[in-house]
Amino acid sequence: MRSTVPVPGSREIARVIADWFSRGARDLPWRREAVGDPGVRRDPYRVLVSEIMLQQTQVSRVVERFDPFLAHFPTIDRLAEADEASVLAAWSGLGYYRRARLLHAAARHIQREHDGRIPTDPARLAELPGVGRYTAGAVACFAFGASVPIVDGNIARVLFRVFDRRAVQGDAADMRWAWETADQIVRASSGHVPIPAINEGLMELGATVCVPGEPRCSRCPLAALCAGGAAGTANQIPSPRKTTARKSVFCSTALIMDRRGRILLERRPSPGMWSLMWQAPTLEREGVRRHAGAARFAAWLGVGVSALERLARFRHQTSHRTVHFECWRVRLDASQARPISASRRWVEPGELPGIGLSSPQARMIASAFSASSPRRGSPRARTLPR
DNA sequence: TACTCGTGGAC
DNA sequence: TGTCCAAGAGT
Repeated sequence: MRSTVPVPGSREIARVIADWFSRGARDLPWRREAVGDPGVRRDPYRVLVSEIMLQQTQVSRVVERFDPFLAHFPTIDRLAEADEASVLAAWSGLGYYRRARLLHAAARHIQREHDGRIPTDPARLAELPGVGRYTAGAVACFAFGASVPIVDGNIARVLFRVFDRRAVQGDAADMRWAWETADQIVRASSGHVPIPAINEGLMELGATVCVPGEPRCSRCPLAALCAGGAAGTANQIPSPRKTTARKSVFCSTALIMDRRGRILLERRPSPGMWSLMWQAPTLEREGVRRHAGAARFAAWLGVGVSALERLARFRHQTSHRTVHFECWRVRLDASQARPISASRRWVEPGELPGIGLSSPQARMIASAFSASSPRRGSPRARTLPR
């Protein structure tokens, strides 16, 4: 049951934030460029794509990838009509590739159910694949000016600290409290303070001032209102969530080129990590402590051990795994065609930009092409450059 | 409810 | 060099 009593100081918080935001808006990143500019509404498609891209991803990463993605898929219709493979390719390196598939599905849903127009109603938005309460609210608010609350990690942290709530990172009850509090701030301010400026302002404050770790309270417009700042607890809020150990995975990857300079690639299974992305043929071992030996790897590939040359080892961290890569060059002659199977295909270098590759695979495959004419006497790489 | 899904940068 | 960190949606 929702409380009908406004949080004390809700409207004051909103007023201070919106004022702070409107004064600083010119210096803010592209994402927020038009907010606070009365009458200017951003293209809903751009807002939708940017908000999906920004899920769990820092603004600086998205800035590099946003324009190229929109150049490939300039409209919702173009995105809906594209192959899923090309959408994954445009998402390469951004991680959480399910977002790309769900965005593609959302575009098709919009074309089918909404005549190609992004719905304005948060409830309709939340029906789109990959769009939850946060993203639905962000699109409704930033594209259409809706007076709805939104809570992302930044906003939750600001609210926890301002109200000195000793929250735990990612805790469900604490996030419910944050949504409730944001809702009360919006209700208390509706008609008094522009809601998009409150939402953008809270996000921006969390990203630049009320940062994780040590907040910059001396620069904070809310300092006089902040219970966590007054209590000296702000830097400990939220407390870290208990961590679960990362699993180790050992991957042996074969870089196999043919005489025409093509490379042999295969598609990863779905579901799972990097699902449906392409990779150089990779033997993956989980629940073990080391890579497959050369003999085992050669047998798995269907080549002789003498065809293998070890190039490099490196580690790659994901949210739930530490992936240890061991990278091999494999010399294939006519009598050893077994690595070529129905699930694998030769890929021209020029095709690579249109292929969805994970970050570590892109790294290894790039090294295969840069090392295809090694200088004589140069030392063998032990790790691969990023 | 608790787990899965990437990445690059901060420290 | 290694460890930690962010915290949205789907299952």
